Amino acid sequence: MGRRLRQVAEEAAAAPEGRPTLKSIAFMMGLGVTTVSRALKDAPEIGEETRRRVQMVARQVGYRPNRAGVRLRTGKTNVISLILDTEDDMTGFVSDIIYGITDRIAESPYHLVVTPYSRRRDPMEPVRYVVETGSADGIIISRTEPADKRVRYLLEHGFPFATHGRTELDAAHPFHDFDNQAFARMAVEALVARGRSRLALLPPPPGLTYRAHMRAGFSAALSDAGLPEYPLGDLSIDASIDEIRDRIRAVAASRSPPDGYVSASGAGAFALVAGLEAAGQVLGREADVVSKQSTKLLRWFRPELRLVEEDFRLAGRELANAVMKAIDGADPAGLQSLANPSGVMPLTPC
Amino acid sequence: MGRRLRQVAEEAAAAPEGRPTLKSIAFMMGLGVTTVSRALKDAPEIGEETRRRVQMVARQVGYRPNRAGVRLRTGKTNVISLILDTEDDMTGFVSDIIYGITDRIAESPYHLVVTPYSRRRDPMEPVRYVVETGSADGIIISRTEPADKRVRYLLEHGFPFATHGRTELDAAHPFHDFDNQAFARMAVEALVARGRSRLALLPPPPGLTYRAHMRAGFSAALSDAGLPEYPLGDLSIDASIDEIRDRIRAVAASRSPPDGYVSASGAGAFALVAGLEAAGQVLGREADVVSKQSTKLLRWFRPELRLVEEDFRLAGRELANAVMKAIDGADPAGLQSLANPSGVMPLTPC
DNA sequence: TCCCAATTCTGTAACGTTACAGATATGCCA
DNA sequence: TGGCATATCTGTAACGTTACAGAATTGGGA
Repeated sequence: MGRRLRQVAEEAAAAPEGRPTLKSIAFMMGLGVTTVSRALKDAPEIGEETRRRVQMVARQVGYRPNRAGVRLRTGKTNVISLILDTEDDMTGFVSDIIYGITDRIAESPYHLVVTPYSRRRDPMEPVRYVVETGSADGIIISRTEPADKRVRYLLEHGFPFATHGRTELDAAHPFHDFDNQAFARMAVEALVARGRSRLALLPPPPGLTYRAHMRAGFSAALSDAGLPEYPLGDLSIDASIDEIRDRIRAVAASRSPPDGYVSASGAGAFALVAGLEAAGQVLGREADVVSKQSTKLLRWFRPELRLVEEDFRLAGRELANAVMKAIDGADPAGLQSLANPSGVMPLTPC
Repeated sequence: MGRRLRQVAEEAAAAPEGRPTLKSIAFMMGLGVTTVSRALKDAPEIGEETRRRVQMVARQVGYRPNRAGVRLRTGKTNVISLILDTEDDMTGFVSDIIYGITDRIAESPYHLVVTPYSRRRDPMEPVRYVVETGSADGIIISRTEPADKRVRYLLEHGFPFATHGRTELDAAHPFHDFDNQAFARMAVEALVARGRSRLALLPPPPGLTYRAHMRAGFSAALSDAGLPEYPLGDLSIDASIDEIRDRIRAVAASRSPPDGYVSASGAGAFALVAGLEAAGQVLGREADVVSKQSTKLLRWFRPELRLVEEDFRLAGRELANAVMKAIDGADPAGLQSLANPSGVMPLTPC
């Protein structure tokens, strides 16, 4: 004879169909809703047998907790928000980041929500939105700046996040970055090894942290080799393809032009090579180019181009991992990683 | 003298802070929670002045409805799920689709959730997940097949969705597609206009609907011109870059090779051109290539390549629009659109 | 045998929202 | 004046979950 449980009253029995809830499972098993809830999350005060029975039934009926219920009650959204500049992306690396994130959160309860903004408007807006509305448990941001206002805001509010790229703020925070300093050094060394001596850098755009990193690696390697830097003025990879090409053509046609270029992006290298060719130079003869690679086609199409791949899928995985750990309250100092051509390197705080 | 409302009891007053809720607004204004709720959604039974007062206060205090509350009560998630094959994407067009979707849903209450899967596993799995858990109000899928099981499933369950690409099922459903038939026809006509007469098609992969469309346009244009098709066997753009290159090199080195190619993808064109060059041919001399363009770099880098751009950002906007309308119960027949090089063309059911 | 603590279960309340079924006030007509 | 429809507001309950406090059962020690 089954017990009479008022809590899971006849409604549950009368309920025709619909996906299983704690209440329907509780009714089926003659248990209280609370018991079922606890059994499913391995709470301590549940008998071993009951726990196993509940878990078995839940699995059999395909129980999945209602996200809205959990979210309303606990405030936990099980959402990670990827904040994206929708003006970015010549080369589609964003999709790789997204794939990386979904790789990492695949077996977790997290969903990925894409929150767009335009960098020509207010970059703070999407961050404030997520924090104020509590629409996610954690945030991933990119285009990180040395004194990033978003990072400061998130730190102040104690909101979990991870950045793609570093800041120069005092407080440690989770991030993943590509070692652009090492990249620039490698690039210079490769060019020097091919006998190049008049080197120019097509750098990342002003404002972003990794510009300084790449510049530093470039300068250091140059001075190690005892070489001067060939300046390109204010040219950066944020310039249009046409502008880069035209400027490089002019540079290449000057009296003593560079014979080696380091480009911070594949699209930049594209434009750069076109500029060289427009000036009558041949890649690999008058000049060599080393570039960061974003689109895979590039490497394949221009074998003379030296390409160093930034693995954005890996970046996505690392970023997702860092946010999830940050949400769980892990020490930020342990959530920092740096990728270089030979793999990822966990960073310990200095 | 303010009225005493038991409903919004002293708790609301005692509540220290936190974001505004219906209850807190109701308390502040001396109104019932229901009244506030109704006033904010322009329900009919609310006095004009009250409505305006409530809306003003809500705006002032920055009220935003709690999504979990709405979702739990109404079942409406305000989420659109983009189902993505994470093995796709040589060229990163996925980010453009995402940007297009976010463009369209920017001023709406919808959020975009990315739901990944691998096409080597079960393509039904993510669709079933969303429908069974009710984790979104609508779905966007791509890689559409003529008798797509996912589409059939969604139709059977009455679940709102839109497909990128068409099916050949009887029931009309929302979709957006690029007119690949028109593209192939244009491509053939352009090649014929340049005096080419031995034309080959590097088609989309078997299984996807748009392969047949492109094939049809290609064949029709050829027979209009009274020309035969130069067959490429089972080669498709799903083959690896290396394989396409090698196969095309062999073809180009044959006795009477094609002098005109139509490629279904930019990456395919990349490989194709490399194959031609490996066989000693020069693009624009021995052969011409017309291709669909996905990455913008391509057009710019190889001016001899004829490129027809598929605007994926537009596709994203159209797809988002179609799902939103479908969620609102619109007639599917009115939610079908076709893009061609000269813009989008709404389709009326035939 | 009795009592108390530990173990294992229970119901109630609440998160913020909306559907529903009233309740109150107002105005109009007979 | 009374009655009744209309306009405008109200409280209660429920969506599915978890925190909390409490109830029932068991076992062991005195």
